[in-house]
Amino acid sequence: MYDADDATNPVAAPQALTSASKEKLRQFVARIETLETEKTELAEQLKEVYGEAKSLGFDTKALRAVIRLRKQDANDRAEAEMMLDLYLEAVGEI
Amino acid sequence: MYDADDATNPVAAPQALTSASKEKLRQFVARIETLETEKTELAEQLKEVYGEAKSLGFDTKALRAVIRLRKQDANDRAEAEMMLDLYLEAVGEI
Amino acid sequence: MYDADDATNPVAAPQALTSASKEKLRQFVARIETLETEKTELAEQLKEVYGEAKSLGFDTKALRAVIRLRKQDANDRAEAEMMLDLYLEAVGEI
Amino acid sequence: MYDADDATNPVAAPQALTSASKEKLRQFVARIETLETEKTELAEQLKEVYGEAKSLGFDTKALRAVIRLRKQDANDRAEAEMMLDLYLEAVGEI
DNA sequence: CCGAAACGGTCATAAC
DNA sequence: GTTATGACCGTTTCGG
Repeated sequence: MYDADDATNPVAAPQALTSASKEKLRQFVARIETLETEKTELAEQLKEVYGEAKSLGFDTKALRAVIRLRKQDANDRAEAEMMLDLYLEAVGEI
Repeated sequence: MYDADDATNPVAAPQALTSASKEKLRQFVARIETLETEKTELAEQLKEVYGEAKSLGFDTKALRAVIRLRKQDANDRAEAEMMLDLYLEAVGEI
Repeated sequence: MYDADDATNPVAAPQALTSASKEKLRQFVARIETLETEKTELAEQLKEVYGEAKSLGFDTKALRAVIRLRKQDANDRAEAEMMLDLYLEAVGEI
Repeated sequence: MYDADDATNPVAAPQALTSASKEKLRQFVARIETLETEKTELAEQLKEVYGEAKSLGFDTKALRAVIRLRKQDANDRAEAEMMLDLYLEAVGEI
């Protein structure tokens, strides 16, 4: 079902990559790993903030609910915007 | 944005929150939302990088596999390092 | 790291299952597959309904938007309920 | 793509929707929501079955693997069947 | 066909 | 520790 060049096996047939391609690939890997590292750090900082709030006596469950509610409000507004666009498009305004 | 009687404020017994507490709470919400915004932006940048790689003809599935394997290798190496430290400590080398 | 009984290898060591366990397992598999079959059938029926609407000249994009909006409204109401419960609990009403 | 005056497009320009179209639209929404409700219920029942299996000591990860493998086998058999039919037809046996 | 968006599954984390 | 909740990833599907 799979042959040697199967994309799920990135090790296969490395000779098919030119030097330039290999260099480009290395750069992509580096960029991705940098971004992922930063994302992981942000996740850790978020945990710290919640921990700090908890240590000061705030109810993290309620705090998370506030964050969730505000995010959902933003989503609702975006959804309303989409519906408006859809409607305008339907009546030929776009 | 929220006052003490605001029913949308789920934090316990609003009247029990001092002005200082309310201000602190607002700061926590702001910090959390800032961090989450940055995290979302990083996620979008990651999508863009993968998109750029794809547009240059790279197989993103393979690329993701590479990233995954390298992360796992890093974990494995960290784990091996921990085991080594543990053993060294056990034999009094640390 | 993995031994023969490792849970990630469900084929390993079948002799570890008693007859009763094996029978119970077969029943679970049967129940799950029945439910998944029904779920797949519902998905197909949904596709048919959208197709029928489209064939009658309805804009499926708008139709999907309506469905999504109504679902989100329901979610919003559920979320508001949760916030109310959280608030009531906070002020000691529960 | 859509002409605002196109009477055959029930979505465009809501005022252009006849009573019959509106009623039809309501029926589509109702049918879709019913099907989605049933689909959600099946998903919940599946969760319950896995939970019950887990409570009886079965490894749900292994159980899921069994389900996945059996589904794949079914797909493979169906595919083989299709190939066989194709070949039989090609040699005039059907 | 491609790109985007919905879906389901899996995993990590948090509440109980 | 166990269930419940949410994030993430991969897959599929739909519209262009």
